[in-house]
Amino acid sequence: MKTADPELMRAINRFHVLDTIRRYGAISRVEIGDRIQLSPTTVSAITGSLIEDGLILPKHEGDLRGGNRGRPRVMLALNPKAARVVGAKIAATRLAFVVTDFQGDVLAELVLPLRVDRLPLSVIADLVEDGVRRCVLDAGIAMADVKSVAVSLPGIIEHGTGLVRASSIFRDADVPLKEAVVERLGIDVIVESDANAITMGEHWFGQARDCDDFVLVAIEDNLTLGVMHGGQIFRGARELSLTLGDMVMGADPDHAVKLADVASEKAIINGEEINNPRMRDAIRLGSGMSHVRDMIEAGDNKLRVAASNAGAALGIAIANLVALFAPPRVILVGSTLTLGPHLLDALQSSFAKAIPQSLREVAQIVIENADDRLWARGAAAVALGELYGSPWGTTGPARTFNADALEGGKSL
Amino acid sequence: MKTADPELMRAINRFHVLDTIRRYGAISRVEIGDRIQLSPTTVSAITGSLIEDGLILPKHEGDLRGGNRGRPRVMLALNPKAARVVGAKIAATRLAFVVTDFQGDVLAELVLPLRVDRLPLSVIADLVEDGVRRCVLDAGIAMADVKSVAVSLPGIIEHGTGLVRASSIFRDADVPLKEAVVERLGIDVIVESDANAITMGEHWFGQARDCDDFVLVAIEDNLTLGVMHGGQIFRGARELSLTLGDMVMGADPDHAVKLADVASEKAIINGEEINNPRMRDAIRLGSGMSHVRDMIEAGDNKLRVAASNAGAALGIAIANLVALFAPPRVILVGSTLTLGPHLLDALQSSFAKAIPQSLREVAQIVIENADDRLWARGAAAVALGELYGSPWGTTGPARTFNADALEGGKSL
DNA sequence: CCAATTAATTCGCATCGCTGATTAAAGCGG
DNA sequence: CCGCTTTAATCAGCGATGCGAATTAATTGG
Repeated sequence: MKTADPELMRAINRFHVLDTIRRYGAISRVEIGDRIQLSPTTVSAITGSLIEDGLILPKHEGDLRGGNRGRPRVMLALNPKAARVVGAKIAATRLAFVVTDFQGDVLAELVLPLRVDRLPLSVIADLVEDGVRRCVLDAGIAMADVKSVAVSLPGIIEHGTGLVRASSIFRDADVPLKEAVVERLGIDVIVESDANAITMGEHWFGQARDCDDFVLVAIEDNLTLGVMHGGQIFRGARELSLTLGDMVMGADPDHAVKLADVASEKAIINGEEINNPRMRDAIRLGSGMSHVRDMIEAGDNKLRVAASNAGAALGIAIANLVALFAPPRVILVGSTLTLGPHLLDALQSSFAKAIPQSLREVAQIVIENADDRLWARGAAAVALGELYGSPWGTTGPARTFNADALEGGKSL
Repeated sequence: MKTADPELMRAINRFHVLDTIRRYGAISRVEIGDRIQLSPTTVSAITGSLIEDGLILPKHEGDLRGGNRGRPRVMLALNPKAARVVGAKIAATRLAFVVTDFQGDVLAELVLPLRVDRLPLSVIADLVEDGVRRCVLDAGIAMADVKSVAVSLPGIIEHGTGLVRASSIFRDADVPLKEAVVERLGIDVIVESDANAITMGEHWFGQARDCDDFVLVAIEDNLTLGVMHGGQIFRGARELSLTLGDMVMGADPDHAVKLADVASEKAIINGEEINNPRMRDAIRLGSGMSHVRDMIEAGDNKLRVAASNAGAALGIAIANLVALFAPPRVILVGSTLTLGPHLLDALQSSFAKAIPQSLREVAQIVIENADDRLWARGAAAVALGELYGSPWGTTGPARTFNADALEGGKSL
């Protein structure tokens, strides 16, 4: 139980000030006070301490203020050099890295087009190490300057322990990825689901900068889900990340299919690559979906139907998410979206059919064309988010205590 | 933005103290301090103020303490008379009311076995008024003693405004139920989804007293969903409640069915009552499911299959919930559970098939045989919860601001 | 150059929680 | 029976926090 003392109070206000500076860029003390309802006195005290700690800097340029009389406002901005972090994305066909400064601005990026799925942990961890070191070098800084590394990958991840419980990247379950990367890099490592990473990315840099509550659906090899609620990543039991590909579509267990069996890229391609070397190459290069799009546009009916079916299933799944979470916004990202209308037309019409009348106006659906950079930058945002350290339990996991205390009621 | 000042600090600690006294009944000051990591001084100050406000009372009996030497602990308990609230449940076949004291102990209860669905708002509001007034009278108190009334019903409810956006109880959409009841009773009224009400009920009185994170599935005429996250009800956009019956089962929009079309009580009965007057009576009396159970046990194969299909669909839906929310616990409640194994066997086996391996151990599934009283008491807990007033935004809704601030990205 | 205006800081105050000392209320032992 | 020990609860004083009022700073306008 977090007890509220003056220290916590300060931590909360300090976080809000820092977060406001991050969100609104160069901003004056008065405006911070207006935005978060804090007296000028307190804002001054907190910004003073932030400057002293080197987290923010006064900027004397660009003094835009309400009137233009009176003493000019001193603008404050994050000190880019306050910290550097690395964000990494592990996808089936590539590894992407970015080094960012404290603002999340990219100092260096690197994409390694390698097919890494099903490789053993040690090899993947080695590749991550190489990528991180290379990218850090490219950024012109030393490893010692890097505060932490966030690694994101598809699947079900235990945030705190950095355990990968299930992922298409690994053959095995319960892979201790965090441990392996820490061992190689010797700095703080955060392992996070790719959906949660890009959810943070959208919140910090993308379609959801204005929005503390939304659901994000990542449509790639895997179908994953990120939920932002009140500005915090929603986490399940034991800080598990959420998953969408495991959603079972169908009322009858004997004829039901998983969403991933209909709407993942593998499902759309459905073995097509076996007899089609160009497709095989495209997949290997990570451009499978644009090749599929080209083939559809060249008249391939089988793929057209597959894409349409995937879209239809996704539309239903998204309608279900709207019923279950009632989010003000749903963001779609992922390489599958390069199929464009071949996927989206069916998605939209099936969403419209599946969504109940009363929820039709609730959620705004937005499509983001996220590139590797945004994914990796999202991972960096995860790392930065922990540095910023929101006080009321960075991102609260779902917990159960005294499990023995159950009374009555049967348990399955 | 909630600014953190000493007042908020005190409010937080005060809430924790009060909540601890509520949870653990008669408890001494030292033990409160131990539990919530607060110094004895602070606990004394806060409990002093709570006593002064008449919210709690010192009890000199039952002084069980660690050792039995030294000054005995003075136990503190809620002052039952600090407030009274009414909780009401509107279900298709009955209205249930309870009057509770500040502890949530039931002072009076009333069940009106009336078929109320599809009645106009004014009639239902009148019935609620009558029930509340009657029940308050039975409790031996006056309406003026009642601090607030919480009315729960199935469907999609906007918590703040008390607007019923969709419910099987009302023919129309967007029914201003809160307004209608306020007008009649002239006191604070809260309208809440029945699932959220019983979710609070389980958290306060039932299977989830030890657990701040769980998902509850209410299986009755409607299928509704309550999510407790970090001790708070999870709310969607505009404080909407969540729904499960609208979940679409199936990957193909042309052949998909809503969960409610397979697993609601109406779906199980599936017109059976038309030719069966005893069934019709049982439904009217609200004991439709026990009659169905009897008929199944008497050899009715059609109903057996229907129940089994409902269970199978529910098993899938629950597996989906576990994938999407990763909750440590899932609680099942609702009258449909009286079907017992005829429903649960299929539910369990289809859940087992649908749940991915990596999530198998995540959620504990618990069945609660909730009676009308617990539902209504849950509503009362909603009302009490607002009185206790947790400070950091009683139960946070999902919000979106500056919707115009979107850049790039297409919108469907 | 001075008044007006706006920004930022300083000062003094009230509130809060905490540590350490003090008082209160019981049991234990001679 | 009375004093010692033990534990609970409160009191006094301290440091931290946020806030309002007054003060200082920096700029514009006349």
